[in-house]
Amino acid sequence: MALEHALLVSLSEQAASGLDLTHRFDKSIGYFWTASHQQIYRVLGRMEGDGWVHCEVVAQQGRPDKKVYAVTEPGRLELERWLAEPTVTDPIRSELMVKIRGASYGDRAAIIEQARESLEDHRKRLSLYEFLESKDYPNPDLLEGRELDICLVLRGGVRLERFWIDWLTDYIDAHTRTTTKERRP
Amino acid sequence: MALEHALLVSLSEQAASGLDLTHRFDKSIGYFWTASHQQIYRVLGRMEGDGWVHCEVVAQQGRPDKKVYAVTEPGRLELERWLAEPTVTDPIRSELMVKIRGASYGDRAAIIEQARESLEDHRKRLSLYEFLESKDYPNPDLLEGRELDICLVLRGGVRLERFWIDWLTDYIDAHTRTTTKERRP
DNA sequence: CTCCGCATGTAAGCTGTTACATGATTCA
DNA sequence: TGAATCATGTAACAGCTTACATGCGGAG
Repeated sequence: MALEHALLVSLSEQAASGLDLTHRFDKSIGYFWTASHQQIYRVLGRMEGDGWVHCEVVAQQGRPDKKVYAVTEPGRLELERWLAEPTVTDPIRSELMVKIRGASYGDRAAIIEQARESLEDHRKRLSLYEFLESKDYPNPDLLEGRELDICLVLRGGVRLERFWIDWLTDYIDAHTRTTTKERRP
Repeated sequence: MALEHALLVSLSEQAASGLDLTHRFDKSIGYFWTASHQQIYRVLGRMEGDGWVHCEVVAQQGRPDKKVYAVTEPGRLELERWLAEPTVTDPIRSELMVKIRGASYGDRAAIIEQARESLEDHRKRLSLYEFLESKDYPNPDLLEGRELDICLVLRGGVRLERFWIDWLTDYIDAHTRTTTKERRP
């Protein structure tokens, strides 16, 4: 794919401008897909050319005009087609993991420090996600359909952050243990 | 970064040809970084141009010659420099998650089926990783340094697969529950 | 008066994917 | 004979990042 279909999903939920979409990608749909504003604008342009979305210029008071995009019938059909298409498992890319694997070719202490920073980052995200979960979905058992989907994706975000926190804690502990052993022979 | 540094890590462990590296990226270092052979050859060429690696043509019997690459001193320094550099948290990209979020705009049953296939895929990988873990690192508490690093990265792979398995099981269950409710009103 | 947010974009470049290509050897 | 493995690559394209650009209005 790429971004096109993520935008179609987001615009199906609610028509939006490029900047609106950028903000949405900083949260919600952004738990599992990221995009910069430049890329969003470019792709929106292409999608308009393909007739997947239609754009309306909306004047605002005290602010620049904005172009509000909505999904067209061809866009809806394209989304439907894509959703039914088989999905290949996404490749994983973690720079930190590569660094950790190569730690013995450089300054290990610096890499452990990077792991600590990453841990902090993941803890902050977890807090945010847990806050959103308790605020928006206090009774997940009662949900169905679209709301259930969105809640489950958020829960996926929570679990993924927990994975990182658990693993990074383990990593730091394992190397602290080693260091302690070396210091008390 | 990108691939350059992953190749420097892999070549630091052991000098190798393009194809050797491709095989390594299908496992071990490939748990958290993937690359196709085409890209590896191209990047190796660039790295040679930059003087980070040095290549020696090795003749073989009954097989084509191969170009064995090894890290040079400038390459080693570059790796060291990169390892000490701060790391930004890698963005996550999951096509399946986007599809799940958009499931209500298409055929939900088809998407649940894709989730089932993905679950199978992750179960297979988990089996492989667990096998490698028990084979290569039966006593993780005794490890130190480079071996410990490599073992911990593998354990990260195990945990990441478990995350996917747990979450996908939850997702499928939640929607099966919903369907059952609807069928028995 | 400076910085921040709103709102849109362009241009250059890097990274990665897909498809194609060659030629030898080994195995069923 | 056909397929797979070894071994290397080219070419075209798609996707994404980084840096730059503009202009208005509001807050401090």
